[in-house]
Amino acid sequence: MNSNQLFKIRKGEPFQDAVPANLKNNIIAARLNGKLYDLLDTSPEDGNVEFIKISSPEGEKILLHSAAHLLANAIVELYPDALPNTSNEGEDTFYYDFNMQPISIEDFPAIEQKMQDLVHKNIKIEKKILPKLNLLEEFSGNKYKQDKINENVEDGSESSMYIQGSYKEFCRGPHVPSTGFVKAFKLLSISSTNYEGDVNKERMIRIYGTAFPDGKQLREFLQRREEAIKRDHRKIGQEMDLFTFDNERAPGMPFYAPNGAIIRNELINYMKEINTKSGWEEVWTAHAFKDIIWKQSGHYYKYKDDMFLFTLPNGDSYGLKPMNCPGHIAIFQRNIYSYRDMPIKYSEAGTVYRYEKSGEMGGLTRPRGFTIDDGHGFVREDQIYDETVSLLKIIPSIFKTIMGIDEITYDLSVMDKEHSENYLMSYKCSSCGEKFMLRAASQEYKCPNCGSADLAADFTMWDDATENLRKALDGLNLKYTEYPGEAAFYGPKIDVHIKDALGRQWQLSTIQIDFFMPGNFDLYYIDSSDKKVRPVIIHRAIYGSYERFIAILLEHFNGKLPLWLTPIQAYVIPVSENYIEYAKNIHQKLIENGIRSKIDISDGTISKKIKLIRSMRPAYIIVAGEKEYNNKSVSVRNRSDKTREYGMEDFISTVLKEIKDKDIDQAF
RNA sequence: GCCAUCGUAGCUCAGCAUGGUAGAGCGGCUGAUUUGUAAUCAGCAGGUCGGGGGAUCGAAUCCCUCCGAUGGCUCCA
Repeated sequence: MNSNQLFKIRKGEPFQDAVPANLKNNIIAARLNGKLYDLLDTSPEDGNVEFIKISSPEGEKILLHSAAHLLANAIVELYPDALPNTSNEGEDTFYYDFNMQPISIEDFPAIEQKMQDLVHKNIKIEKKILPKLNLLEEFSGNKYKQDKINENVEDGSESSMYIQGSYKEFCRGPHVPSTGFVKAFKLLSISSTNYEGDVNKERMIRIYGTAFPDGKQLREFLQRREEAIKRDHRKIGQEMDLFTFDNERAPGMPFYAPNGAIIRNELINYMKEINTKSGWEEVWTAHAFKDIIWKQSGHYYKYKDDMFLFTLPNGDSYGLKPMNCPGHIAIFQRNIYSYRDMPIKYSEAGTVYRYEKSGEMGGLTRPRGFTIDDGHGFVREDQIYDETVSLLKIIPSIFKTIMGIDEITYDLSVMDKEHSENYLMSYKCSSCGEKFMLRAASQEYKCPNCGSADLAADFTMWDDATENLRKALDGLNLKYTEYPGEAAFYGPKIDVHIKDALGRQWQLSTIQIDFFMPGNFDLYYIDSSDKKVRPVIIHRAIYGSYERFIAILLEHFNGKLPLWLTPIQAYVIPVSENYIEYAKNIHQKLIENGIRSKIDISDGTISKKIKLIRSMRPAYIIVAGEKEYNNKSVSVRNRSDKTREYGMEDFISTVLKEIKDKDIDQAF
């Protein structure tokens, strides 16, 4: 069925009756004039109805939602004291929050069994429209549902309740017509949360699960999950001997072992190349600053609790840098610039330190010390567009080169104009004419010159900047989603996401426009009429952080990195003692050609050495014995366990080309 | 920071419920073996069981506390 195929329906006719017989098992909801209906609803008017397949994206959401209710139904039957709160659906998963006794995954089989029973009974899921008062009465034993009703239903109006056997749910719907539609489901994990996300409110048990139209899709999903666990960068990192953590002496601080440092350095060098080509000059800044700079930048007041701060015996107070911008600003401030000098663009692999709360850390994806491929462009307002375009051209090409992916999505975060007080804005004083910037929500709302509160907001700066970002995205034909209200208080931004080999989305790059910091540091350039003008800062990172990016690469490639990033590019094994000399010879030649080679001349069989080195993911394993000695050749085994004999020189040039081209796939 | 689970040798893990002062495999070292593409054989050395405290004649095992890790929540400049 074409999802757009429409079927005639008459007013008063149940949608169910309009479903063609051959589709009955596949259809779970209906859409008429853009509104979703349950199949058991009757049509409010004559029209053309579209049916929602269970396997469509919308159908899958409805299925997850119904599975969540199924879980709640099972929970209240098994745990009569449990109070269901609310459910939510993500991509492929749902959760449901309950106020209930703590349970563990040990209890899952029993809960799943109960859910399965309810599925087998194929209980009808019926809707009842009730006035608010009656709804409140129906849910008199559950204050969470009552809160929901009070929030969502206006006094004197009505809303829907769903009845699934003995289970009732306040819900907008739609749902699958009966529990039998939830065929393939599984409970996944359990965690806790607080009511309404508020740490001061009571704790809820959150149960996660998933559901699919059929068992095959469920199995595939579970396999992908398994695979993700197997590919955990912490596990791969240990297998490849890349990095370590010293949890006693430096929690949250990654230590790179030689193999890991190789990957990191290759990525840094590549970024340096790109920076140089695109005019982002390399700078370097130290890690400890007097706290006055953090007070000036504003970080101190907002992030003091998340900074590493310390005071020396002489009373001087310092902080480790949580951001690189003030350092780059300090460099910018060493000079006075003409409008002709602009833009000034600084970049740095800048290591920052943030005291992440204990529960917020995680491997390399969220450490306390990490290195950003940071860049700060000091630009004229009229240069925002060009710089954004230039970055938006570079970014996808980098991810294509390194990861071989084309699937990139862009978010444009803009101001919520209904709440302009949350943002740093330009104002003009209506009484004295003074122009200045102010964030109304957190500063005194008055003219700094005359004290008048009669101020006129000026959106031009924001509008222009946002329009420039929009134009840049449009001009490059990039599809993007706009998120009003998601902008930083200091300016709009573009975030870039990639999808990895396991289908997971990661936010990596960011391009942020900043009107705030230049003011805090009183930055300026001299324009053509000899006036001081405030520049705008563009903050940008492409990888994001090296630590996180390495983690993503390891999981994306399952540790089998492209050759240029691979720590052990060649691993040489002599067949026996007699060929150690020849093996050393090969190893030496590879090293001389800049290829990262290791040699294993220890006792033991080839089989065993290969077996044991596999976890390190060397790109090529080279076996050297009589045949190779006589042919002046190497026998090479690639990561797919294929072998091939190469002449020595031939192999070296093949490898060098693969490295130089940053190939994703191996040469053979 | 909150909830849950967890912390035993370089790595993977057993032992803990029913307390009696540690055990395996891999790796390492030594010796034998000289090997042709996912583990040749034998021997040896590694741990005050995350730290501290407590009840007990006695704790890896029970209790408390601190530290750390993992999965979520919150946060992520």
